Amino acid sequence: MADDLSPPTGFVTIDQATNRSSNQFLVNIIGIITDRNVGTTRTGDFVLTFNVWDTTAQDIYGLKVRGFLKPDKTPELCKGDVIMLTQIKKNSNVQYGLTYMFNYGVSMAVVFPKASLPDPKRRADIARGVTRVTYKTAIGGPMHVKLPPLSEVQLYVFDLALRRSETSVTDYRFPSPAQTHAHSSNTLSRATSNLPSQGHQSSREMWPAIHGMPATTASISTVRNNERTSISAGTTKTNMKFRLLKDLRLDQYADLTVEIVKIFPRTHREGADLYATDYTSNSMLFDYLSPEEETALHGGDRDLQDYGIGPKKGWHGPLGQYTICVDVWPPHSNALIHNFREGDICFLKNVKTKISQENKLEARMSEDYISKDQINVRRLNHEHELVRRLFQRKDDYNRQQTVNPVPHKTRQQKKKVRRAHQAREEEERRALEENESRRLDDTNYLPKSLQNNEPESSPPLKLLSNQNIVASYPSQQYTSAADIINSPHLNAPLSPDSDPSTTPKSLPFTNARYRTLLRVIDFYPSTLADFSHCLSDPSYNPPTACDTSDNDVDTEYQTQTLSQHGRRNWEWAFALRVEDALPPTNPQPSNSQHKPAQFTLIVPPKSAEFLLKVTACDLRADKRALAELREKLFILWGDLEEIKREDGMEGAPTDYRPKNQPFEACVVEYATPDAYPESGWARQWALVETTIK
DNA sequence: GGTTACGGT
Repeated sequence: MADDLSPPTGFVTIDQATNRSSNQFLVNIIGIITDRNVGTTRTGDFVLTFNVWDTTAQDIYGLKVRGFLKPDKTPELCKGDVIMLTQIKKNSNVQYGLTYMFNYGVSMAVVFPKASLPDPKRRADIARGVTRVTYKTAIGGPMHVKLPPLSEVQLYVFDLALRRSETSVTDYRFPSPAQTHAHSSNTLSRATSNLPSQGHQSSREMWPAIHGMPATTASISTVRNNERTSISAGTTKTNMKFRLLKDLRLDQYADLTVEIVKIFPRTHREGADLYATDYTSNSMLFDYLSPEEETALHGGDRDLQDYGIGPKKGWHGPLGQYTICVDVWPPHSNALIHNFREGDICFLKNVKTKISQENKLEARMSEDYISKDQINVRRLNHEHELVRRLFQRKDDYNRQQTVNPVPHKTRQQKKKVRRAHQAREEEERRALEENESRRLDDTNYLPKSLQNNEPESSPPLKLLSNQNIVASYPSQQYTSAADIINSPHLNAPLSPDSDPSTTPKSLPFTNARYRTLLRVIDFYPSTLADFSHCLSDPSYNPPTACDTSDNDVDTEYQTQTLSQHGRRNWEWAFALRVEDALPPTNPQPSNSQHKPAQFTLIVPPKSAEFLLKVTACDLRADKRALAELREKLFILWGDLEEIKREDGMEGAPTDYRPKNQPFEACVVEYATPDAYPESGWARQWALVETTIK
């Protein structure tokens, strides 16, 4: 930050002390006391805790410093005083968070009381050495550091106080000149007199020798009176392992403080997948994209996510590389599943970082190798320093999101998204052109009105299909029904290296998805009123062993839903006989009799609901619903049902071609284990992701 | 407190 003041030589900023030094690190800092507390330990010692602020601090309090001191060696500290601390040790600890320890005998503190600060107008005088910022030696051990010139420190102390008074924080006011004068006259002389020089050579004003010096004006009774909350004594366990996500590297053991985004208990074994963030970003983490970016990259194929490609559906965590996946094993997983919920703050002790199969940074929590029942998923008080900082980062993240919805994207990432978007548009354009030219190769399939037209005046293929019916994945090319049925993949070797002699000649089916253009020629069952079925109808939905158990929840639910919301107990069940509406890939001789390929297209309950946007119900009881269904299906199959109904036909009309348009459809190929004795599989096709607008 | 952590997909 350009506005930050530079501390004197040998000193670091609060920011540096917070972020850029490892545990056990000794630093020298100067800051304003923003908060102070004194408590007593079991042994009667004092535990002094205070926060020091400078212009680089992340919040209005700054860095926490703590010292265990004898009552007679505890200095008087007031909010607003400036303190110089040398050789304090970083001690990031789980229970108390990031703390710098003041160790008597090693560290030294020099206090510049707020009351002794000169009038703000006199800054130039301080710089010239005419006016001095007075100090009290508060406490110290043997001095290990060579101190910068006192004048430099004085100016810094003064500038810091000035900055604090200028900040939006309203807790700081310079003392009135009268106070300043009164204070400086008695402390200055005392601090600078009779003390041998240990200061910087060029310094005209000398630092006192600190060693063995008692606390000066500290009065125990004053300290006690100022005490607001009691801090219990505690052992200061060091936590060298605490890491932010941004600082994680591979194959490390680390302790994390995180917000829980999602807990997925495992289905086939004990354990859970935990998605967690601490609102810091690491480039090795999975990059969660916004829906807009997702569409640009993957063409809005949101259901790819069902197959584990792309982020999980309904992602509520932060966008960007802010979330780690932790593979949590028992016994930690049990604590996680039963005691924690999404949004909770959680302390994860001893996670091991590793690389996932997708080449992303993830972590793992295994059973403790010594105490098998130790649980390392723990709750953390929200007052905790680490939690407070996490919430601050969360606020920052949310604020950024409101200002700029995609703040985490680097220029390179944005470029990637843009390129993918362009590539997709190009692909769609090419697919369209290709289809068009294919279509023009064989005019047999064009409507009569278009047959002798010039190619330029032909409408794009899109217009040939029923515009009231849309199927997902518009960028995917069509595959003809003939090609779906005679898929080359049925004869493909299982792997490039498989031995042809042991490779089966053909597969009974493939798991595949297609986009195609079809025409409806018949439907089953032949009566529209039979398109829906009741789940409580045993002839449709025979009870299973599971359903008949006494305390079965599903049975209970079913009974309940049957009585309360009868409609929910019905589902669609019908199928369509369809034929190819695309020309064959290998052009037929123009005079040959070409019979379009046909297959039966099952419309599963969910697909039917998506297709019709009508909820299944008892169609014999609900005439309005039946009429609605008839109307919807007229859009799909034209006069097919009318003709069948009038003629009382069971099968497809033989001498009549129903008046309907080809429609685009997404089709999945799968198989059910039965039917053909040779293979044991019945190859089937079902309609998916196709809807009547 | 010890410097370790697999197992299943």
